[in-house]
Amino acid sequence: MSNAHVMLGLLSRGQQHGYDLKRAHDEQFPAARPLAYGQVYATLQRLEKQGLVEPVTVERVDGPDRTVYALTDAGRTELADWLDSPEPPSPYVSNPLAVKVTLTILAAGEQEAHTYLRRQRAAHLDRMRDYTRTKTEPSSSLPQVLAADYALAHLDADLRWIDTALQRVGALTKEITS
Amino acid sequence: MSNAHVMLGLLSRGQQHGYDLKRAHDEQFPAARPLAYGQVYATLQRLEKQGLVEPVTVERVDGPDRTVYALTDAGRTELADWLDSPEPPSPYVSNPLAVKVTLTILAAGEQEAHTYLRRQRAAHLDRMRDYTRTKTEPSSSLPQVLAADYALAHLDADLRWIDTALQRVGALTKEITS
DNA sequence: CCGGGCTATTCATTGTGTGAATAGATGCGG
DNA sequence: CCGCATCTATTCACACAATGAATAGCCCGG
Repeated sequence: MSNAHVMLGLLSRGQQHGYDLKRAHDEQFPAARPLAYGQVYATLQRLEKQGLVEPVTVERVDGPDRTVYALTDAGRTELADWLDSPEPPSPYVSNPLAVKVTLTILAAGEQEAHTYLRRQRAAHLDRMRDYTRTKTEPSSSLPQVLAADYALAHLDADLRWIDTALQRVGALTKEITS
Repeated sequence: MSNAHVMLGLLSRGQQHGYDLKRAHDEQFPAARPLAYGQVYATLQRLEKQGLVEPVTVERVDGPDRTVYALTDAGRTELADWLDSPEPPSPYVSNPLAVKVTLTILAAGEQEAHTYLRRQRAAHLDRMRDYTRTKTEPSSSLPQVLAADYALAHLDADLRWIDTALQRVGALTKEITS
């Protein structure tokens, strides 16, 4: 799920230039990190080199030049393939909470690991309150509500993991320090 | 949660050289992506430039030179601060599923978005079966079981989100294509 | 004594991400 | 009508992240 694929998807609506792509992205995905200009043009160049997009015209309307890009046939195929397939499972489970617990045990000991988990638990509960609030605000758009739903579901998953981890810090300490 | 912090944490056990750090990492975090050598040495150089680690000796035992690094006081402070604080909430919600649903609606239409979500649902269920199996295998170590717990919790969170999204594809289509 | 495998590091390259700089055009206040 | 902010559009310089291959010393077996 790279910016490159997202930009291919946005280009499927019709040819666009970099600046428009940035705005379309930020408007379409208000909960996501805004695309930086540097990335837009760098990605367009990579996509062109790969033959997935091509410049079609250079316009000059009400300001500086704009280079308009369109999908190539290869780009349309690539996009269709990507949209068709479920996100490939990452072969590695990256669990930042577990990493930090492990390092806390190594650097500071079992007690501190307990403390860390409880503090992280409280921080998550705070964040969940925030998201629940934005969900119920009438001004929220459907994409924003869905983003909040997603964040809440994953914070809850973290909470459940934290609870099981809290019960096993002792065993984990033994296994790590052996 | 960067590799830099993880390496600081591993160095808290005592001075080490790059090669050892790589092996300690891969051993301590078997479920994580293995550290590439290129990253180890590049990160050590960045950390040295920031004054968080320093080379203490250059040994030559049974092979090529090895440069041994240790935490500086600043490094110990940085590590303690990082371990002390809960992971800072990212201001942006990155939801790859929502991105793909949105782009599918744009590029292919509402029906295809439905299909995508159902296919993603099935793929998640498959993965959950895999993790459940590795959880119950007697050969699994505690870190591996905890990694599987984490993955299962988050796959389940995705499933719940997919179900609410399935009910709202229609409304989402109206909002997006307007 | 030589080559395959282990230890340890370096290098080249590509991709990702940020922030600032540049530059033309419009609009608006004085 | 001059100057200056603001919007549009792109480029640049830089740091960080990640991969894969290359290098090089040493040990051990045949």
